[in-house]
Amino acid sequence: MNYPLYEAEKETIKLLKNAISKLKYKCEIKLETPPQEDIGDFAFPCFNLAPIAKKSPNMIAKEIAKSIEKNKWVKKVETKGAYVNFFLDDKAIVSQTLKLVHDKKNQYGYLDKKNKKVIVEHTSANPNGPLHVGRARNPIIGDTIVRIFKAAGYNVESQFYLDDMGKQVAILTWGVNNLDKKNIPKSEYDKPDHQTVGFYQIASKLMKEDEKVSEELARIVKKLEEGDKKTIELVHKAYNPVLNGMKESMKHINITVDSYVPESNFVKDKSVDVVIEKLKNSKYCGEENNAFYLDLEPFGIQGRNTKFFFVRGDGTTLYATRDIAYHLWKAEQADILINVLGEDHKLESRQVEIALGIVGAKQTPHVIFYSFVSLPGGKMSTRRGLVVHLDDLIDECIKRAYKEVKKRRGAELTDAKMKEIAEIVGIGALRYNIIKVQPEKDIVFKWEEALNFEGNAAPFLQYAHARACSILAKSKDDIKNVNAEMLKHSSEIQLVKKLAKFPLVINEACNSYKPHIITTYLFNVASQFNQFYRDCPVLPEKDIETRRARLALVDATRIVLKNALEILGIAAPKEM
RNA sequence: GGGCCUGUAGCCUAGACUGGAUAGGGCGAUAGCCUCCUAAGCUAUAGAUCGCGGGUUCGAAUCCCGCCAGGUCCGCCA
Repeated sequence: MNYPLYEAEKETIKLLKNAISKLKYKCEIKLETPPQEDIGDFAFPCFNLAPIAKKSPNMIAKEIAKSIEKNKWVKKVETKGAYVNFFLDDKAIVSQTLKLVHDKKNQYGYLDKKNKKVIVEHTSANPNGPLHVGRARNPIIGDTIVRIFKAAGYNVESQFYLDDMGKQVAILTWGVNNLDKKNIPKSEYDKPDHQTVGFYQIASKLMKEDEKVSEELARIVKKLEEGDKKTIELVHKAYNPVLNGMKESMKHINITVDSYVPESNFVKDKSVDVVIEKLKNSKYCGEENNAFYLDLEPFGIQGRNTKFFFVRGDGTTLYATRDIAYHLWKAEQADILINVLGEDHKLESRQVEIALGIVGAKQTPHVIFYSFVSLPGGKMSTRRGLVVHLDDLIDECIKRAYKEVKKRRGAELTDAKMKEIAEIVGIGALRYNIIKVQPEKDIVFKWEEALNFEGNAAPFLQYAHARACSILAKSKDDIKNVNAEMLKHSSEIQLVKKLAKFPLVINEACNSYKPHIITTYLFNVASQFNQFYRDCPVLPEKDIETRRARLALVDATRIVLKNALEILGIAAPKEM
């Protein structure tokens, strides 16, 4: 890795090590980042040395600072209380970072290829109706994780685990084949998922009221498990339009899933049977009325019922059983498994993990759980008509964005151009608003907040990018081989230092599975760029060397903004 | 009844895993900045018992215990 900050950090640690061993102290060396830029670039707290040295941390800090030898990266060492603060050579950081960004362009920030495969499973919604906002975090978080891991140098495959076996699709299939279209409530959307969901809703209601319907459904499920070709075909035909509608919605927000893996695969290839056999032979297995379960109490599972059933009394399998077979298969395909699941899947996921241990899987997945998006009136529910579809949200975001563009640029831009910008801005705002909040936080959906286009929101970042593009478009100066020493203003230096951090940010977001680290970083870059924009006029600058250096900085910022937005699946408009 | 997650200004949120520098931001509010590269921007002011109570520590938003509130799960559903 030849990113300047990596090297600077390594060198600083080396200096520290030398100084500490010269003083005959011993401790682990971990650098921190000071809370403000003017305090230093790296900090070393001396609290942990105090008991060893039997001196006050402040004293130790002074001792260490005195015995540090400077090198080409570290220019100045200061103490502040118990901290030894290191100041890097700004010139070296600035010139190397600018050069690197311009050399690597759309690859800047991305990490070395790791030659490792990652499978990210996300969304995996039942194909019985359109995606709604309650679970909208799933595809967006999942896709962002995919992009982060790609940027971090992994080979990534995204997978959608497709329920084509269970009761949900059976209900849909029954509805499509037995209900009259006239009795299905019309949807305002033309999309096939919206047109089909009515069959599911009515069938679902009938199932509860009518035992005959309930029995017919059980027969469908049983036939599916037996691998009855005609039934599978029927089910496939029923859910396919819904799935296509879901794909369309995801595509609209820049999400494509690499592969759709049907549950039935694992029934057909008998791998579920292997799982069942292994689980039945486990010492945790019990039997109750011909049904089989694992008792998970020894694994720390608590609650009313610690029994995890994996075979029904009639011999059919359950969703979780097939999920185990799926994960067993996945574990063979990749080096790292990541799942994005709703918090309601926590127990099931744990059950699968335990079962995977019992059957001897190579690995278990790292799971990112997200909490639901609820409405101010409570949880979203299709049944109670309390639902905001993902498509509603997308449309509303774009509509609102269009209004904003028209308000600001209506006199200058063509309608087609404004529509193009509205699309980019609306979708960007949607994705950004989901990602900027940690997945485990509860979100209550409010239109005003989801459609907020100011401050810490995607348009702020896109606007910074558009500003940068606009400056570059108006200049004819050559931005190659600039003299980086012309960048002296603190707004310029701070901006370059932010750009230098990008690779470290990707690394951290990847290692900690936290997409929101990217949004926080991006917001900081855009903020810093806006300060630079205020303090350092580029085009009006008379001195050509300074102007060229600033232009190079603008271009570097544009590249970082674009690359980081790309990781978030957000388009970077040239104007807005 | 039990498990897991969440609780930071009027609202939203970072920081918590790995304890340490005056708890960062944003929205909203108030007051300013467009003869100057797009004002979706910038500057300033006000606003915080870090849910409550204990404990550990030189030091706690962060670790431990108890409690309160919200979410979620504890199905031969998916």
